[in-house]
Amino acid sequence: MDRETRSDVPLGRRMPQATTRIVVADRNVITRVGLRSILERNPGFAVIAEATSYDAVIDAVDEHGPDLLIIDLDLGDDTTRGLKVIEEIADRYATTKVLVLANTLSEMIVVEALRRGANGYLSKDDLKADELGKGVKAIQDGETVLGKGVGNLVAHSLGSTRQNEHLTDREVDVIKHVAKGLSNKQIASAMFISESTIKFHLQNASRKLNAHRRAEIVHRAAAAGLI
Amino acid sequence: MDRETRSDVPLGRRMPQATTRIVVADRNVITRVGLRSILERNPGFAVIAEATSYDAVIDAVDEHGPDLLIIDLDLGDDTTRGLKVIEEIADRYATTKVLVLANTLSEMIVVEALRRGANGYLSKDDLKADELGKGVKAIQDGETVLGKGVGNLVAHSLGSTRQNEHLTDREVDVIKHVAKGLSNKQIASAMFISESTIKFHLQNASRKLNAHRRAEIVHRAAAAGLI
DNA sequence: TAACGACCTAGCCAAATGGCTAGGTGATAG
DNA sequence: CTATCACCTAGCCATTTGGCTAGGTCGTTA
Repeated sequence: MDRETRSDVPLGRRMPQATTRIVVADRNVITRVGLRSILERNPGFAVIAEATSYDAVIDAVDEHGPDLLIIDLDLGDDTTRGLKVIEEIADRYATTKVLVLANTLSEMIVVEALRRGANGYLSKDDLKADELGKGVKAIQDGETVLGKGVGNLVAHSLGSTRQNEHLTDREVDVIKHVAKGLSNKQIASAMFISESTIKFHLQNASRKLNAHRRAEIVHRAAAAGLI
Repeated sequence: MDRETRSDVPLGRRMPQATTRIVVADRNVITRVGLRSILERNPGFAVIAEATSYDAVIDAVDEHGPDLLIIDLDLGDDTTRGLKVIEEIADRYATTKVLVLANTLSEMIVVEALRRGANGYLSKDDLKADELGKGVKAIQDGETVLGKGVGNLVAHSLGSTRQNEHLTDREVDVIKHVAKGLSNKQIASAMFISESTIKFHLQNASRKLNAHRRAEIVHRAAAAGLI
């Protein structure tokens, strides 16, 4: 594996102007190209691989053992898969830092990502060009980087007593149907379970999302990228 | 104005390898840099200005009179403002083509954008790097470019008998409150109007969005970037 | 001036929802 | 082996909702 090989490079040659080897993961070409351009304005950074799917991220990290993975968690239909990927990489590669770059900020996702080992979390929209380089350097120095607005979310989460409850697969299924405007009865038919069960799942989802109306459940779940 | 000046350039020097002068408008730095990189791989394209707000777009077009404006309609809080900007530019600058680049596809927005004079509509997510250049060339040749999935939306809209009905400001206000999980009574209090009126607006919004439940209204409005 | 669109209000009724208690199963992890 | 979690079901009741008809004002546009 590359990482072993790199360890053999004399420290003296790596320390002063060591190149930060970066893997970028995002479905969107424009974003990948943009990130590469912005990063490579800094001679210390090199984007050595790009990935557009969860599997490709794992492969790229396995192959290159980069210093940093910059990843958008939304790389496929199953958004929660992104969190698992972070966890896997954090577990298996202690020297590979992870910087999450998100389109939308969701308290649950942010907190989960950091809990599972992400070293930074930035919002694409609020990002300024120079902040990215600074953030990467800070992460390389061992800091945890939270973008504008992200800090508040985390603080809010710490302040709240409740656990970070995540929606179960079934709850998400039900919510998707609700978003399509189906009644509980119709959802029950579609899912081959009783109307009571639909209400049960929605009650649980309400509690977890701190919503009290199905319209709010749908809105929050959508905002969190869950549906 | 620059455009008049450019008209004086001898045709013979412009025709064979004429430079397409482009203005890029998007709130997101990463996207702007990415677009610039991708476009400038083609020597015939030059990004001469970037804009990050509706006003800046108008200013940039006024100042540079570009051949093409590549714009994300979501440049501020008021999404419908983007449609007005397209209309204004199409009206005032016949030689400036407009290519819309969207994050999310909404039938209403797509159809409205094209109706008001956009020459192309592409989805950022589905875009391949080479498609952008091809699209720009096609637009310069007078074609209308619709990205993957966009064509279907337009066809669907043409097939449907109903007009493209847009939500009124008031309807959008009500929907925003619904998304927060408020009951009609609560919304009525918040907006200082009667509960009947809330129901009235929601009924109208239902019809326009072809939704029958408030959860669906919220979901569709959110998907269309209206809230 | 007449027509139109956006906005506002009222009342009716069946259906759907939210909020609750009180059970059950099967799989998996400690 | 027991606890936990995801999942499933039932019933009750007040409140909310969707869908409808039938009015009204105000400002702009034809």
